[in-house]
Amino acid sequence: MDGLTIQEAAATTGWSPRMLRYIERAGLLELGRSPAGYRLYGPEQLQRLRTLRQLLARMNFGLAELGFALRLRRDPELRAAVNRWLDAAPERPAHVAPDDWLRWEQQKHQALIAAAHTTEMEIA
Amino acid sequence: MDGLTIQEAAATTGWSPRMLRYIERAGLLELGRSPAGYRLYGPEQLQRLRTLRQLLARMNFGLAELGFALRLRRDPELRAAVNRWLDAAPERPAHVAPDDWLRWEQQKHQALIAAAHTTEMEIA
DNA sequence: CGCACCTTGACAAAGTTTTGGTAACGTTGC
DNA sequence: GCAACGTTACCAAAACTTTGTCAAGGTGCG
Repeated sequence: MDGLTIQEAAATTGWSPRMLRYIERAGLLELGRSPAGYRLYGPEQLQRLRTLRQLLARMNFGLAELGFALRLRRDPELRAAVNRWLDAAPERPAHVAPDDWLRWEQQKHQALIAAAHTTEMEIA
Repeated sequence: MDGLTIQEAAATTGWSPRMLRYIERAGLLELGRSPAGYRLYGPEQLQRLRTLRQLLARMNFGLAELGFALRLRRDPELRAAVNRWLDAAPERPAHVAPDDWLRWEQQKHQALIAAAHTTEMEIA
């Protein structure tokens, strides 16, 4: 049998089995199937899964966003529409502070940020 | 004064004032400001806002995704990383059913879908 | 056969985003 | 000066996503 089962793949990639199914469903990974329908994870898929974790962690975005990127590259009409809109976009590059991009609204963590700030001051 | 105020802009675009501020914060729209700091919506911005609604409605995605698209086009490093990952992607185009893309998990609406189904049958 | 694994589908807890509201304070115009 | 609007900041309801878990049933292998 050519490939690991989902549980083994989970063990070596750090994703949970649930997430592995989710990722497949998101269209981000294609898998072979055994005759009985078992997902088969080959070396290539395992590599991709590991890379995926780093990518998401380091560039700070999620599966949803990556899924949209994939959708963009696959659907020319969508790409065209999005580009058409963005082309009439802000001239000034990066008028938004870098961190604003990470998650638009820091609002979400007001309290936490305040707390972190306190901590920082204590650390400093 | 060159441009509508936020409330007027809301009235002619169909967005709520709250959302207009949100959109600006998301980096999707740049606005002029009056000396006192009031947002000024010119014809161009109004047009963009209207287009935006159609775009989101018709292509079925949200501000977050559009924001990511913008982030992609502005941040070459991000774009490179994403492309590198996607390039080793599924050969078969569109193996996912079209509707699967809209929102990956229909799961969310199980009950609603069931209800809708019932309705459909009654309609039919 | 029996045990441990797989499949899909559903439900739901947890976490985020989206959207609205409200408070405190400045501006515009009559 | 007052009414009607603007600003930001914060809280919170609603909606959605992410992730876990469980049930019902199929597969693999000793």
